[in-house]
This record gives sequence, structure tokens and C-alpha cells, in this order.
Amino acid sequence: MRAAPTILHLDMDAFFAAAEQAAKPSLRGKPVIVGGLGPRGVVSTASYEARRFGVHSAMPMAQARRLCPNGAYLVPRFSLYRSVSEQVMALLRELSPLVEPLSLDEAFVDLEAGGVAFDAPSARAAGERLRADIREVTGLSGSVGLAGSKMLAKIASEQAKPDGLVLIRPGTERELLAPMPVRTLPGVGPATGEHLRRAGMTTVGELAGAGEDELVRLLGRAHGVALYRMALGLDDRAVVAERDAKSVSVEDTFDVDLHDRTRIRFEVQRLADRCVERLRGSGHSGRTIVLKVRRYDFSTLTRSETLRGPTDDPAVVREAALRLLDAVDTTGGVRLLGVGVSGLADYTQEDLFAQAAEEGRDAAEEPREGVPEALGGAEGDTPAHRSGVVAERRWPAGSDVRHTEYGAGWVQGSGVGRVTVRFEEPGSERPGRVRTFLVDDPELAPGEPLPLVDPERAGARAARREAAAAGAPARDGRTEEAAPAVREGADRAVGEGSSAGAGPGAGRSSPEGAAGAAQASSEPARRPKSRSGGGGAASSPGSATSSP
DNA sequence: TCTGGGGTCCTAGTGCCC
DNA sequence: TCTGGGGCACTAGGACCC
Repeated sequence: MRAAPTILHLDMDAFFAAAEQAAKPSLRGKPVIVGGLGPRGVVSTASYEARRFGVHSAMPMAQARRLCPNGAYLVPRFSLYRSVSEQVMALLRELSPLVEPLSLDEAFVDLEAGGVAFDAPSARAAGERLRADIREVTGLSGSVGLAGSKMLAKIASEQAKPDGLVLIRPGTERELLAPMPVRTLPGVGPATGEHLRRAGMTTVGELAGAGEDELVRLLGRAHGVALYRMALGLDDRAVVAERDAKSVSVEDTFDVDLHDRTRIRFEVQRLADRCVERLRGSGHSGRTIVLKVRRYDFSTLTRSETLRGPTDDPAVVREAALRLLDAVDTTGGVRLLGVGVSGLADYTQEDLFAQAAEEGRDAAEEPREGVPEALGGAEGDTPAHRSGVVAERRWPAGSDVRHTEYGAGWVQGSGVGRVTVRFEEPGSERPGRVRTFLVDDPELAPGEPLPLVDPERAGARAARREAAAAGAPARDGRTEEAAPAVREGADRAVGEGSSAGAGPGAGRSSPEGAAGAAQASSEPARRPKSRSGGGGAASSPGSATSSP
């Protein structure tokens, strides 16, 4: 806990949806929902316009469509989000070397370590400047929380949403936290919240009043102690720039439950291969293989096996995963399968050979079991990402395309052999024109995401920075335009806002991390993405629609 | 047409070794 | 020789986060 509010938490506002709105002028001001579009998809991020209809993250997509039938429904485009995220993280690193990314859209920054803030006014100035820079470079808005600890900075940024800045002055935290619901504290989810409610505790103040012993009795040692400290506003966790991954995993939910054992075995092997691909991409090998099975009734079980040494051999992981599967009863059907590797070690060739020899097999060359007939056939339960099974080209809603005559655009919807494209770019002044093509139109090809902001603008900013660094205006937030939505007198006002966060979208606070978070952390950005079989890009059945 | 995907951390039970 | 306890590794599941 610091004497000055020099820990900053940045949370981009409705990140995925906002990026889509920036990229697609026709969607600005309209409800946009990003997530899985299959029958079992859920919402990753909803724009603030969509939240007014009650749509929020983690909601089943079918429910979202009922609540907001006229929204634009798009699949996530992680390559775009990653590139915007890199721009934002670069701005954060201009403030301090101590930047701790939590996901694509969220990070902590230690302003003191960067020498840009030492008290409340300088921290506020840095936060305001950051928000202005983010808007200039990416065209998007982010909310900033400033406090003397990570926990409080995060709570502050939550209060600041959307598009604001809140600073919590050290010394006021207990009073501030007391009236807040227990769910405000990190680590208190639905289960713990309910547990506490049954024990008569609904506010943070009541937690603090209950005492450490009582919380330990209710929640166990680690959780109880941690929660009690948080209720008092105590949090000594440092901002950590580098974190080692502990596990790598992949999983698939199937559109229709799988029953055929041969098919299930095939999918497990496929997942094992994908997992190893990710594992190698991160430069690791691992010792414990984990199989995850979610059954037809949503019950989930995991089985794991620890090898004698770490491996990144796909054949070894496949074999282990299949052994684990042998011990699982799948009668009744399986809706999800997953394969993971934990107990990670830095990759070494020796590990690979040692393990392969141990298993006494011709490791990597061993072929997988044959593709069952059911694949793409009778059961029709193709996971969203699979490609190559169906010959027809797929055009996921929201994806970028390029037409030889009309230029860049994005897929508005597709079905019955046709794809509808809106031709517009991030800089377009008005919504672009819509045209429909046959799905196999040779003039239409997948495109790359375009920058949300004219690169020249970002370049101009860099030049200004350099000029400033050369001696001109000092790093003083007041020299730059203050962000319009900065909460006036927020230092004081936060405590009054015990009901803050309520509103049409009151759901999970920062929904937009979703799959992207993990994807980014386990897949190095610099690694070439190309891989045979085209199994990488997320896509969804072409039946997806959007109606901006 | 209810409930994704990729993670982390914690707890509890069990078996083994000393 | 038997027993108990501590420490550790492993396994499985749950809660939580983004």
C-alpha cells in the first residue's frame, strides 16, 4: 500500500465491440455483440448500446439475440484486437517499465517506477494524458483507475467506466469500500458471494467487521485471509512485468453432443495436436497431461497423468490423452473436450528424446487414428474453428474481405451460397455500400484488418513526443486537452457511489478479455501463424447474420 | 435451442517415504 | 516391529478472472 496513488489500472471500454465499431463506420452508435455465433456461442463483449438491451458478456448468444434482435453479431477478430492492444501497451510502456498486462484490454502500470508520478496531481495528469494518447492513437476510449494498490486501482477504473478517470486517495479506502457489495472485491464470484450472503455478509464493511477468523472458518485459510485484508483495503501486491505461463490448453465445444466413441477419440487427438502446437509456440514442454470432458448434462470432469519427464511430442501427448479418455464414461454424450499440458518447463530437445524413448515408440511419426465417418457427417457437430471439412468457402460475419473492384470491406452476413459485404473502411465518413456475391466469387478474398486510425495521425503524435523530449513542453498533463469525461472531484466522489456500476449493462465488470486473453498469453505475437491445415483462424458457420 | 475458451489458484483426498 | 505424523507429489474438482 502506497502513500500516493501511483498505481494505474487501465481498462479499455467494451474493447472488442469498440474496435469493431471503429473499424466499421456503419456500426457506430449501434448495438454490436462480439462472440461465438454457433448454437452454443456466448457473448464475449457487448457495446454499450447493446448493454442497454440487457446484453452482457458470458450470456448465451441465443439469449442475446432474443434481447437485441437488431444488433450486429460478429465473430471476434483477434488479429485486429492484438494489434490495437500492442499500440496501447506501447503507450503504457512510455509511462513506466513496470507494465503488467492482464489481458488484451487491461493492464496495471507502476507510475512511480516510471518516474512520471509521485503524488495525486501528477498521477492524475499522467492518467489523463494516457487516455488522450490512447484516443489519438487507436481511436478508442479507455477508463483509468489510480490508487495506492492494485486492488483499489482496479476498483477505481471500474467506477470510471465508461471513458473516465477515478482516483482514490490513500487513507480513504476503508471508508470507501465499506458500503460496496462484497462482489466488488476480486476473488468474490457467484459462489463465494452466495456463501457470504448466507452468513449475513453483503457489504465489504460487514466482511471487515466479521474478522479474519470468521472468514477463514467460512472460506478456508488462503481465501479467508486474503479477503479480510482486501476488506480493510490492504493489498501489497507489486506490479509484475513478466509472468511465466503455468499451463497451455485447448478445448472445443461441439454444436451437437458427440456420442460416437471413435469420433471422440479422433477429436481428443486433434486437440492434443493443437495443444502441442501452442505448447511449442510458447517455447515450452510439459509434464502433466490433462483431459477435460464436459458431458451432455454439463457436468465436467478432468483426468490427468504426470509423465516421468516433460515432453512436447505430439504423439506422447496424444497417447496420454487417449489413455485418460479410456477411463471416462462418455455414454450419454459429450459437449466439450479439452486437452491441456501443465507442469511446464523450458523446451529442451533432450526432454523430447528421453520421453519418446521411455514410451518405447516411434514418437512423432506415429499416425493418428483414422478420421471417423461421422466427421462432418451424420452428427453434424463441427466445432466452429474447423475448416477444410466443408469445401464451400466460409465468410464469418464481421471478417475482413477485399474485392478486386470494390476494395476493402467486411462480411455483413452469409448463407444460401451468398455473402453480403459492406464496403467501408475505418476512415469512411459515412456507412459504405452493401453488395452481395456468390460465396465462391473469385474476385472476393479474405482481407487483413485495416488500422483504426490513420497511421499519419499516430506518426504526428510520435513526432510531437520527440519534440517534447527534446526540450519543449514538460510532461504536464495540463498542456494537453483534458479528457471530457474525467470525473470531477472524483477523489472524494467515489465513496458516495456505492451503487456505481449499476445500469443496463450491470454484469461482469470487464467482459472483453475472453478468449483473447489466453490466446495472447500463450501464443507469442511474433510467431508465424501459418500452419498446415488452416486450423488456426477462428471462424464460425456462415449462417451467422448481422443486421446493423 | 443455456451456459465459450484459456487461464490461475486453492482445497481436499490419497499414497508414499522417512 | 508397529504406529503416527509431517512433508511431498499427484489427482480431481471448484471458483474465479478476463
